[in-house]
Amino acid sequence: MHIWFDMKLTAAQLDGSNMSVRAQHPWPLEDDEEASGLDLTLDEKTELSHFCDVISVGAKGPPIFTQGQHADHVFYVNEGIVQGRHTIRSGVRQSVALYWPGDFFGLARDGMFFNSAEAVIDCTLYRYPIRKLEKFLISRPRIQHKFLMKAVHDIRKTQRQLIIMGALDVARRLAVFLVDCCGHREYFDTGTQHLTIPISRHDIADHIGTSAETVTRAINTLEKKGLIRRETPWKLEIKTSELLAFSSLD
Amino acid sequence: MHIWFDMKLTAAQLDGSNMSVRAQHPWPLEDDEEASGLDLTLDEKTELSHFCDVISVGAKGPPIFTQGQHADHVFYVNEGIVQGRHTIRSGVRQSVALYWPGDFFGLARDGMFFNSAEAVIDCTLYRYPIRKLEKFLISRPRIQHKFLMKAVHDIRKTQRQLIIMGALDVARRLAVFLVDCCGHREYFDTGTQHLTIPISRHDIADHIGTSAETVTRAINTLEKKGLIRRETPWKLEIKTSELLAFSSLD
DNA sequence: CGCATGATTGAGTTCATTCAAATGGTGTGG
DNA sequence: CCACACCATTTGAATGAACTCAATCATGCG
Repeated sequence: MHIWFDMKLTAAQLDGSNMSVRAQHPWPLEDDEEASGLDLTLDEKTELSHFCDVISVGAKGPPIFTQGQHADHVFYVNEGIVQGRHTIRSGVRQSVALYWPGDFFGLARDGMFFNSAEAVIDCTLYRYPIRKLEKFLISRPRIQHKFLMKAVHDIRKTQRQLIIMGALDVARRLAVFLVDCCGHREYFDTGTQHLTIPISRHDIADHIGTSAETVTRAINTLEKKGLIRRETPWKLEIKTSELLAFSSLD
Repeated sequence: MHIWFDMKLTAAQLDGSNMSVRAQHPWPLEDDEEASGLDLTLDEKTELSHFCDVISVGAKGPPIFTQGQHADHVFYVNEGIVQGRHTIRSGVRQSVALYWPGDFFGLARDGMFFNSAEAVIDCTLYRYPIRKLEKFLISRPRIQHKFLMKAVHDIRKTQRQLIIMGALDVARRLAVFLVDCCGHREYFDTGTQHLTIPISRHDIADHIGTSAETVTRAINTLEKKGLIRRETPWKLEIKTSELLAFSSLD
């Protein structure tokens, strides 16, 4: 299915840089997108693919972009997970979003990126020149409308994260995160109910606004409650619905 | 300037209901909008005004809408302040946004409002039937593009709130809130540096994710540091730039 | 097999919460 | 005009959740 991209990853590693670029690659012409908002037709995807680059980013490497940097592209996650982060003056880092396949990212303010973006696992991304995309959208009102709906969807998603941060304790926040992970087939086996946690304790901590140690303790808490079972540090058996109930999020 | 709306408030109070409606009122044809994203031309405002209602909502009354309720309108704040709130299963309430004049609100998911909205002070709002607005936007790509930009702006605003909640302690969160208030001339006198806090301790607490008592204590903290001076519980003298520096937010 | 990295555990501390009580301001009715 | 009642704000004290720093334990890689 995505074999083509595996080749790209290899290429990226070969040339030693963290980010490799190829121009003019088509959107993967399947329609397996999550119900995450932007559901384009095949034709629309093809049209869009005419002016996007495909890039590969390794997890360990430098950020995809850094807050304050000049913003001339918008990114789309094809494979992998990207974390949007913001660093405040005191040096404290806060994750503002986790971008899964199907998500767009690269918000700008006054032509500069508002956040940094880092691949938390190896990724393949599509990259759109923002000017071209804007012109295209104005010439295709119905597609633009889908982007508007997607943006509204993203507001809601960010608000949801805000609710999670403001109203739940760490164990519940972790529960929500784990359930969210279970929504991604790449990491969750519906049959065995086994989840492979895709990101490190530290990245989870960033995401749910706590420290890596506290994440570990919260995992203990959930395990003691019988909501999860730890096989290895990254393999968990999950009771999805009990976890969701415990989180007390709607 | 907004005298016309003062009459409306009176009307609302007279008929005893909390929300009064009048159809077909024009957008106030000034161009004093904040740099909050959607900056329409006079012509565009006039076009939009052709299908909006004007409603008045009192601070003490029932919510403007409730989460889960059928969503067929989008709202625009003309005057006043509205708080978007979400209640989770445990009953805990979390504010997701404070809407000031110039802001849109009324996000829906599957045709239902995702949050509740309550006027925290008396408000006048414009109300747009969502279907008509959507059709209109598709027929006016450039206006739709402004709405898209506005939505992107709102994502950023929500992310900013997320950063505030995740990375700052209560005193700093309060500092940010106070500085934000100072951005609104209705409540802040630039000459005397006097701010009239427009909303209650409890609503502030909701907004910055803490309790009313803790808000009071945080005010004490800021006063001891010499960043603000309390004249009455609602009148503060503010050292804007010092406060902003203290908050350590960018 | 040993090192490096990440995960886990422990102990002490800090920050914010909760519950209870006191104070202050506002508006109403006498 | 005053007194009272009501509501919001403020203060106090005890509790608890999560953080930090340090040490120990796995896991994977050379």
